[in-house]
Amino acid sequence: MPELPEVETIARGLDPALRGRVVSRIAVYWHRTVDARSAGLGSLAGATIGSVGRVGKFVAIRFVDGRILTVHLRMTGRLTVERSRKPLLHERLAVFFRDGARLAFADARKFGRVRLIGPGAESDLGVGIDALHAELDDRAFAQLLRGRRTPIKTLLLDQRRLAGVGNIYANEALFDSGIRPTRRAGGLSAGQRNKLLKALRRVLLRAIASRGSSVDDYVDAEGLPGSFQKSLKVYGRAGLPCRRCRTPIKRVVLAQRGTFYCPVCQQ
DNA sequence: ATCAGCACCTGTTGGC
DNA sequence: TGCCAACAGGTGCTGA
Repeated sequence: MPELPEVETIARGLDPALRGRVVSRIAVYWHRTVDARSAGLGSLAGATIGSVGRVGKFVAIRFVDGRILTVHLRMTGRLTVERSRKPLLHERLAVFFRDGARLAFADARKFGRVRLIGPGAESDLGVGIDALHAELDDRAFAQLLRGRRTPIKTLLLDQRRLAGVGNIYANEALFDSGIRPTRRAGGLSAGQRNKLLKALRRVLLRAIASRGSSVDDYVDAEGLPGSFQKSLKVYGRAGLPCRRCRTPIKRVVLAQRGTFYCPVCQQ
């Protein structure tokens, strides 16, 4: 599923396409797609979109009245603007606009969720500090890791603490900083922490510049794939030679997620 | 606090 | 060719 760079790319694509559009109605084709805690979607009829942004891995569609329609794409969600009336394969929900276009949410695995929240209610989403937020400096990162015995990769994936990092970029940032994913988060040296934070920022920003990684399903708001998958150094490369030292990349399972690392470059 | 296991779902891939 | 198990950019819950 989309991680921070993919969600950022989708939001940047949707923003100019949706600004100023007025909702006519919402159609729900798979009821569980709507989060049980969501405000009633019918109340959006007549509302005008102000902008589209990102909160962690949520796409945040902000209305001029302050309400926010959040969309989490989980593993296979796609969010695109469609002009033709023909429903997409696996379309689960659609926001129709007065001009006849619609925002279509398609999701093969039905894991994705849509939720309408009130003005200023971003904190209801329960996500921690954004991985690209300026406030996440060495000091804040050290605070996040201090005393934690959980593997560093597991901590990087914990959205309640650090928002936006998913499996691909956690693996890549750990390779770039030469840290083994199983290392205890609280046991990293100051130098390793700083290297990791820098690597995390660098890999996320470079992935955004490449419009994300398309390993399988991901497409942006225009339906186009990203290209960062060509730059991946460990993710999905089990058994293939390390791009730095040629040692075969190892795959282990950590917190039920495929975890890839070079047993030589990462200690 | 942490973690294994499972649940949610469908589609694709790789081994036999 | 066919079958079946493993696996998938995520998260939330339960129970140990």
